[in-house]
Amino acid sequence: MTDGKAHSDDTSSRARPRSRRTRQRSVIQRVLLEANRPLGTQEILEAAQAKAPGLGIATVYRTVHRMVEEGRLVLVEMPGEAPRYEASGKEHHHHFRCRACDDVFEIQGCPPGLGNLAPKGFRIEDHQVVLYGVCPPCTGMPG
Amino acid sequence: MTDGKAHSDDTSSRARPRSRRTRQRSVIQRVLLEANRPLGTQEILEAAQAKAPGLGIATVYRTVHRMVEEGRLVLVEMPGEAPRYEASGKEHHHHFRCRACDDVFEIQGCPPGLGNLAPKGFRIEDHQVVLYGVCPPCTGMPG
DNA sequence: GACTTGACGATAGACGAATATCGTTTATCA
DNA sequence: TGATAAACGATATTCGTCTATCGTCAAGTC
Repeated sequence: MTDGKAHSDDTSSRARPRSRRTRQRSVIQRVLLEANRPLGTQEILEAAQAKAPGLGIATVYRTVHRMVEEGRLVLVEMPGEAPRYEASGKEHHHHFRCRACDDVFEIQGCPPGLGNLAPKGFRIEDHQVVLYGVCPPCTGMPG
Repeated sequence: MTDGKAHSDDTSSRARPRSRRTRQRSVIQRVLLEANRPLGTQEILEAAQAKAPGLGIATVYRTVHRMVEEGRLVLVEMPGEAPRYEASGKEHHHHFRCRACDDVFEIQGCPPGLGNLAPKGFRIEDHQVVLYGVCPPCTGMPG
């Protein structure tokens, strides 16, 4: 060991402070994990404030970043819009964005033949499909 | 008419000044129409400056907006990135983004079955497919 | 219950993209 | 060729998002 930093234990060079279980953090996590659609920071803030009045935007960012680092949350980016976040661990899926209410929904399934779209020479590693339209509530339909 | 603005002629409520053919505008238009891929404002600026030294970023924005209004340019938005612009009038297509050089390419064709992806109740009006990977030049292949 | 320090809320600041402003240049046309 | 105003370049300002700071609060621990 060339570095004399003693009594620091774990594998990484910088130990992370042990995290505490706070009311704010629990609420934000619950909001995100119970929503079955990606939420933006403002949506998260409002939903969380309903259960924890006074909760601030900084805490939303702090918690979201932490959850992304922990692998419990996934960044969802829609063209031309601010980032959203959704629970990780779900099956491969895509998203539908309602032009009436601006909400984003998960869409199960994946169109076949995506790998054949690009001309020869392009190496496809990943893809993203976004559907636009109107969601059931906004069309007045039940579900 | 309650507003007494007289002698204004055309159909719209506000007449647009007749446009002039300037060197800067020509260069920007040529850059955009000759590129067979969407360009961002910074890309446009650099390419245009090569043919018109001193050209400023404000002129890029001015010209791009004008061309979009005129219908000659289409806004192309990739998730989490600044807007790009491409010539309008092309066939329906999608885009491929190279993770090595960050360029965006047009991809002809469209995966079938997109309309069936969304569950019952969702009205699909539009869609967007983005492929990610490595483009031929960046893989070292000829093309 | 008291101590330690991670987490909090409020808010100022940073940041990149886009717009507005303004004095100068120049395309257009009589 | 001279008059007019569209367009220009430079740059200050705005805007939305995100980060940094800091004094206070409270979770975890003994």
